[in-house]
Amino acid sequence: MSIVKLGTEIRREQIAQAALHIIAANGMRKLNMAGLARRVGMVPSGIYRHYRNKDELLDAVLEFLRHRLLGNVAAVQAQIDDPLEQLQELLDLHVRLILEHQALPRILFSEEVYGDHQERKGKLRDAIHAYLSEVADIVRNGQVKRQIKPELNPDTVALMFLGLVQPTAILWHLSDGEFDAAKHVERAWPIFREAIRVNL
Amino acid sequence: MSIVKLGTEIRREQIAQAALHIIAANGMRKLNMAGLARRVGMVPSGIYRHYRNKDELLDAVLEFLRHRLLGNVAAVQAQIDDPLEQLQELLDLHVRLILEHQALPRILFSEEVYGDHQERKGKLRDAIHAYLSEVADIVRNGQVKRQIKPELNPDTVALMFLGLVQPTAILWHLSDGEFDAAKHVERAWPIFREAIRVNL
DNA sequence: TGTACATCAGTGAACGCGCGTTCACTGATGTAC
DNA sequence: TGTACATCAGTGAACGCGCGTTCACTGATGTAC
Repeated sequence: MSIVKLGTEIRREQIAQAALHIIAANGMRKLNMAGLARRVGMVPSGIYRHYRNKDELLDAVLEFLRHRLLGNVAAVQAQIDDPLEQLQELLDLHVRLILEHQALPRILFSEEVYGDHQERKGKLRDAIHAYLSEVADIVRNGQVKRQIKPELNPDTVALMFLGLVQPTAILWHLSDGEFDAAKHVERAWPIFREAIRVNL
Repeated sequence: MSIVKLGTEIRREQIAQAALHIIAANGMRKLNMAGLARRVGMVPSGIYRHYRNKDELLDAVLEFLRHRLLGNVAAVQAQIDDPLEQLQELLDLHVRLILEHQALPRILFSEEVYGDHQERKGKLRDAIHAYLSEVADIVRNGQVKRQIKPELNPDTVALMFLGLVQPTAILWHLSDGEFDAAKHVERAWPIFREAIRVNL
């Protein structure tokens, strides 16, 4: 059998993607070097040509998610002007991100990721804080534009915003996709919107 | 050294409590039979006199949490009449439960618990559904009493209610207790209450 | 255009560690006489 | 009240499995001449 060789940038990308797929499909626990290697068509030790160890691989996966998460905020800010509509779209993107990459909640809620590694735990926390901070900025902007109640604490609103989608994600996850996450968020959003919007 | 012997009912309780403490302090990953045995003052194989295996032990821990969670709802329903106040108190109890047993989010969000075990995953899901169902009942009751907006879907409100505390728990957890969970919930609650309450 | 060589992606065998679990045993405890 | 015995909680050594990682190697690929 002829051996396929590819450049390491390509492989790094391939391996990270494969890791995400495995996590999405079977969870962090099933992410092992042997299965990962099989998925990209090589032998376990081959992975080590492209990542120093499993830790470095997890870092890459985490970075990818952080990038996607913050990318959503940037996209929304670039395409939409109205703060409330920005939030609505962001919520929608977030749900779709979860449905697409079931990996997101599985990684965020897994000790496997930060288990011992204090450093990575910090990274994860910073990523979430960065996301929340962006959402809080949108809220502040909405207050400046007199669309969102001025007396509300933007950080609190941002965290509540996250709360719209998070329990849904877990329930969806526990029910093996049976629970209709999109529908819940669709119903919850108007309630949330009316709660923060200035009364007309 | 003289060997201490205790009845198995006592030991089962001791071991389950020790497991909870370990999970709370160091997470699911650090819950192993050796450490657990050390904590209750015996040798690893000794555990097997009281639990058939680790699975049975995890079931016991899960059952304990389910009991505490549903117990909170029952307590609130027994002591308070007003539905909105019931929710407020329930929220408070929930936060305290998490602060006291950091184990709660760690278990709920851990694949370690249901990893392969489809049966236990179902149990966990049912426990959460049971909790949500009770909360939805409170909401319905509030609608009957004309305190909560009649057009709101009780299940949606129940899940949003859970969303008040859940992201907080994760942030608190990731920040090693630095993040002030109680304060966030204290701020978020009135916003949520005004969102579901009938306008005066 | 063809050849020699250096580079480095991929191999396969082996190691070591953590950890759940088994099993023959020991000896403390409660009970029957 | 004291003694013999059955019960069963606790012991300690050993096993086996999964899994991350190492290391000497092989041979495909791109490059210099």
